[in-house]
Amino acid sequence: MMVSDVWKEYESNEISHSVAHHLTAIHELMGDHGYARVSDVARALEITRGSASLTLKTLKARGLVVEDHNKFLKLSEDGRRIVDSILAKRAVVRKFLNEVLKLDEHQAEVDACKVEHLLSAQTGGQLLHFVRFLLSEDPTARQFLSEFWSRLDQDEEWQWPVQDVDQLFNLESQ
Amino acid sequence: MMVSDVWKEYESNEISHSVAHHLTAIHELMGDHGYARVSDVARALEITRGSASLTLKTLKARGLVVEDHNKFLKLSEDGRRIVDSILAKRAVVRKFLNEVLKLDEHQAEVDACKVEHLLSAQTGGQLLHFVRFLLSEDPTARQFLSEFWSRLDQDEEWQWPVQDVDQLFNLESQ
DNA sequence: ATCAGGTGTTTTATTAGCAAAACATCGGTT
DNA sequence: AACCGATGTTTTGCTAATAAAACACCTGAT
Repeated sequence: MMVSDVWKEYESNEISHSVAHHLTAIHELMGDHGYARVSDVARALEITRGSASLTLKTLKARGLVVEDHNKFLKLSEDGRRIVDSILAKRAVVRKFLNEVLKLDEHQAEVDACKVEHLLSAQTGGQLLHFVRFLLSEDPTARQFLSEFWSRLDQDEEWQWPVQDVDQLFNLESQ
Repeated sequence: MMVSDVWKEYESNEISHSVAHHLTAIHELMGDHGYARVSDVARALEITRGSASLTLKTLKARGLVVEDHNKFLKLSEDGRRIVDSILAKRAVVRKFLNEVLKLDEHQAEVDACKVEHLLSAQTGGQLLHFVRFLLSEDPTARQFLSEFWSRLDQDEEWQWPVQDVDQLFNLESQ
C-alpha cells in the first residue's frame, strides 16, 4: 500500500486533539462541579478565555455543544457520544500501556492522550477485547502474561530505534 | 492525574505528522530512485511544489534535511534517525493491529500512520517486545493467541462506543 | 452608587500547513 | 534562436488554534 494514499487521512479526522479536549473538559466539569462555562473550560485547558470562546463557538456551530440561556455549556447528544468514545479509547490504551506493557503511569497517560482521538472505533473495540481477555482470570492469559513479563526483566539492553526495519521481526530467537 | 497536565504535550511533539511524512518521503525516494528533489517529495505526498518547498526549507533550517549543490535532498544523520524510529513504530503498530487484533490491512495502515510519530521511544520499544513474543513460536504465546482469536469469532455483537467508561473492564465474565 | 473582579466576546497577531498563481531558471527540441 | 516542459521559489490567501489586549457586562462589597 502506498503511503500517499493514507497519510492525508490524518487531517480528515473530524475530531482534532484540541476539540477532543474541549469536549472532554466540558464533560469533566459537568461531573465535578455540575456546570461548565467558557472560563471554566479555559482554566481547565490552561488557555485564554478568548481562545476557548472562539473554539467553543465553532463547536456550538457544529452541534457538539449547546449553550444555556445563562451561557452555561453542555454537550449535545453527538458531543456526548464523541466524548464517550474518546474516554473509552483513552482508558483502554492507558490500561494496555501501563498494565500490560508496564510503562510508567505518566508515559501511559501521555501516549494514550495523544492517540485517543485518532484510533478508529474498530481499533478501539478490538483493543478492548484484547485487553479484557489479557487481564482476565483466564489461565491461558495469566500464563502468557507472566511469561512475557519474565522475559521483559531479562533483556533490558535493547536499543531503540533500530536501523533495519525489515529485520524488526526476524529475530524469533529473541 | 489531571488531564490538563498532559494534553498540551501533544503540540510540544518535535515531529508533526506533516514533517514525519516529508522525511519518510525523502527516505523512500532515495531508496526507490536514488534521489529526492522538492518536486519528487511534493508528488509523493500529493501536495504542491510550493508547499513542499516551504516545509522543506524549515527542515533544512532544523538540520534534518541537507541539500546538494544541485538541489538534491537527503536526510541528515538526525533526519535519518528520526525516520528510522518512525518507520519502526509504524511497522510494529501495523503488525499488532493487523496480525494480532485482526483489523484489515487498510485500517491497520491508516491507524499506524496516524500514531507512529506520537508514540514515545519507550512505548515503541515495549510494544515491539510484546508483538515479537506474541507472534513467536513460543507455545504459551501460540495458545494464548488461538484462544483470543476463537473468542473474537464468538462475540461479534459488541457495541462501541460504550456509555460507562468505569465499567469497561469490570466485565471479566466477558 | 461606585468600584473591583469575574465573565464573555472581538480584534489583532502568530504559527503550521496547505493551495494557487506568478515568477525565474534550466535543459532539451525543433 | 525560440520554444516547451520541468523545476524551485515567492507571494497571497485560507483554516485551525493559540495569545494578547481591548471592550462590554454583571454582580457583590464598600
